[in-house]
Amino acid sequence: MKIKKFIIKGKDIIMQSAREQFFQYLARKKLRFTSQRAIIFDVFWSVDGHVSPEELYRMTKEKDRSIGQATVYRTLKLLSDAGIAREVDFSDGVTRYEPYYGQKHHDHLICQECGQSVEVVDPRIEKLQEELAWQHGFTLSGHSMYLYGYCSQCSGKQA
Amino acid sequence: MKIKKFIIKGKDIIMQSAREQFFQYLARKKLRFTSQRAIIFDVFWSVDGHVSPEELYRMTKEKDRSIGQATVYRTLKLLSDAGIAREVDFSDGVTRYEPYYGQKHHDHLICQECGQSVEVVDPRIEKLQEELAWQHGFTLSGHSMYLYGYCSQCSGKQA
DNA sequence: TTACTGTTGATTCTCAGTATCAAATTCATT
DNA sequence: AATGAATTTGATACTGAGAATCAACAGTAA
Repeated sequence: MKIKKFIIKGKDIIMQSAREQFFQYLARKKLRFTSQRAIIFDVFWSVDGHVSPEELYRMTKEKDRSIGQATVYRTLKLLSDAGIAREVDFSDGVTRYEPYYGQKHHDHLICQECGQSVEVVDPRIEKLQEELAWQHGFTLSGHSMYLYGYCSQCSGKQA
Repeated sequence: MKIKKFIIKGKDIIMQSAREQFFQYLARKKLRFTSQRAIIFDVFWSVDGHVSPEELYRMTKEKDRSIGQATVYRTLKLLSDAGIAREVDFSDGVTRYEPYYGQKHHDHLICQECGQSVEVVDPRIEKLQEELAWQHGFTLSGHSMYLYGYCSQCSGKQA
C-alpha cells in the first residue's frame, strides 16, 4: 500500500512537470493553454501505454461532450512536438501516441498473434546504432525499432 | 567494363532465381503465374531500391496499358508473402516495397533533410535483438529498424 | 464442351488524417 | 469595459492509400 501510494505520488509529480513543460512549450510558441488542451492532456496522461487519436477522442468525449475530434488530433501533434508524447507506429494503419516525458526511452516488442506489446531497451543496441550511423557520416537524431515475434503463450499455440 | 558486365550478369541470374521462386510459391499455393504478374515482377525487379505501389503502377502502365492498379497492389502483396519483396515504411503514409530475394538483410538510415536512405546492417545488433526478445520469452520472427538523422552534406547546412 | 477455380480491371467503399472556415474565445491596449 | 488582433475551436468537407466487390475472363481438368 505504502509503495503504491508512493508510486502514484511519483507519477503525479511527473504529470505536473509534464503539464508544466506543455505549458512552457505553448508559451514559447505564443500558443494558448486552453481548457480543451488541458482536458486532452489529462486524459492522455492517465492512459497506460499507447492510444490512438480515435480512442483518445472517445475518452475525452466522456469528460467533455463538446470536444471535437480535430482538436484531439491537433493536440496530440502539439504534445508530440513538445516532446511530451511520442508517435508509435505498429504499421497497422493507425498512428498511436504514448506519454514520453520523464520516461526512459524504449522500443517495442510485439506479439504478432495476440497483439500485446512489451517495452524494451538495450543500451548496447543504442550504442551500436550511434556507431553505425557515424560510420556512414550521419548524425543520428532518433530511431524507431520494432521487434516482431510470438510471446510465450502464443508461440506454444502454433506449430 | 568487365566488372560491370559481370555484375549485370550476376543480377540477371538472381533475377531468374527470384522469378523461379515466385513461380514455385504460386504453384505451391495453387495460384497462377499470369502475364500480368510476370510483367509486374519484371518491372519491380528492374527498380533500384524501393517503390511505392503507385509508382510501380505508373511504370507498369508504360509496358502494358491495360494493367489495373488493384493488380499491382495484389501482386506486391504476393511478392511480399513469397519472400521476394519486403515492405518498407518510412512513416510518410506510403508503404514502399523493395526487392528482397538474394539480398542481404538490411535496415535503413534516413536523412531527415534530403530524404536519401542508406542500407545498413550490423550483425551485432541483430544478435542483441534476438537476445532481447528471448529475455522476454518471445520467439523473434522479424524486426524493423529505422535510424533517422542527418547525412554529412546536410548536417553541415543547419546549425 | 462443360463445370470449376482463380484472375483481372473498373469501380466503389472505407477509414485515418488534413484542410477549410465561420463562430467563439482570449489577449493586449487603450 | 471596450476595441481590435490573433488564436482556437468544432463541424464539415476533402484527400489519398489501400481494400472490398463483382461481372467478365482465363486456364484446367473431366
